[in-house]
Amino acid sequence: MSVAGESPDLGIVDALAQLSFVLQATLSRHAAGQDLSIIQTRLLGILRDREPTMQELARLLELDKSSITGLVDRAEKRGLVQRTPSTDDRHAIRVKLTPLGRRTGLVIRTGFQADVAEATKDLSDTEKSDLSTLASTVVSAYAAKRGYTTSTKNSS
Amino acid sequence: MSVAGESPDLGIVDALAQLSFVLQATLSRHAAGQDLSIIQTRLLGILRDREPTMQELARLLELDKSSITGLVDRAEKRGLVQRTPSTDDRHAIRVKLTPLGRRTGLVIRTGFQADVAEATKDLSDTEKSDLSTLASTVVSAYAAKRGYTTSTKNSS
DNA sequence: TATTGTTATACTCTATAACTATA
DNA sequence: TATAGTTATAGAGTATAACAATA
Repeated sequence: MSVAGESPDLGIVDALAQLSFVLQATLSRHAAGQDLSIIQTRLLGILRDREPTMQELARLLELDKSSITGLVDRAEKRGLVQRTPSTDDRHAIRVKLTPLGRRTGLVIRTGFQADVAEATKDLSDTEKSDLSTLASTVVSAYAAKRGYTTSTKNSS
Repeated sequence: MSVAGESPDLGIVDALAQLSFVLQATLSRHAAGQDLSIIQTRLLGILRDREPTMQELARLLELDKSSITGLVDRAEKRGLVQRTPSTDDRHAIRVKLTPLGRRTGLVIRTGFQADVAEATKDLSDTEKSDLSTLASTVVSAYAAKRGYTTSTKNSS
């Protein structure tokens, strides 16, 4: 209890499911503004602080390696990412952002942030903090259950 | 503050974005268990308490009407939904669940619920309630901003 | 042989444009 | 003409299976 206003209380399951849909729709809108899909946007987000191999990308995105080939092909064709031969493993390939890819990811991320700020502007600072912490806790619980890396920062 | 444990605090933006990704991944896994996609699962969820026209489905799912044609085609071919002529408008078509569609949606929903319960099991009742309420509040804020119907119950 | 990545193929999902049929 | 829906087409995204190359 104790929270702002008059929102209809669905149970926690419906509330979280709906929340995930509106957040995805929001992200999708900002991605579309850069003519990108959500999965391409996630790719840019993952590469923000990493230069993974194709194999590692497959694990991070939970996709088949053949899907990664296509994904990276299309991103590379648009100049957003670059394949570079791995110095150590000669049959591994590392993927990294180009400056354009970094800028594009930032634009999407910034727009998304603004929308989240707008959607949470009627919450008190305490409520925002609680929401943030509770969301992180749930994410960590999922991460613990499965093999996730929590450090992913998957937004954009 | 004041919440369970030791989760790393990303800001609210990253926390919500990550939450939406893990929830979508969870839903996707349960949908895949029934050999369905997320969008097919959303279709089943929307039809749980409605018999919309194709046009209304396009609005509810925010997709082009031609996309709805294909979506409903594939669902109908699998026996999950049924097209019925609208009694009043003779060129409108209503879509409704078949018993199989209803059962399939329920299986996915139940599995998803179990996962959410598992992921929130370390939260106190108050924390669960707060999370639910805060999530609903954010969803309502989005709904108010755009033209959404909050009553969608979009999970499964 | 085992691992990394690509290719070939097939299917789902999506939008745009053109079409039919009802109103 | 305007509205509801379908069809044709094109492209992104995805998985499976088969392949090449490195280890």
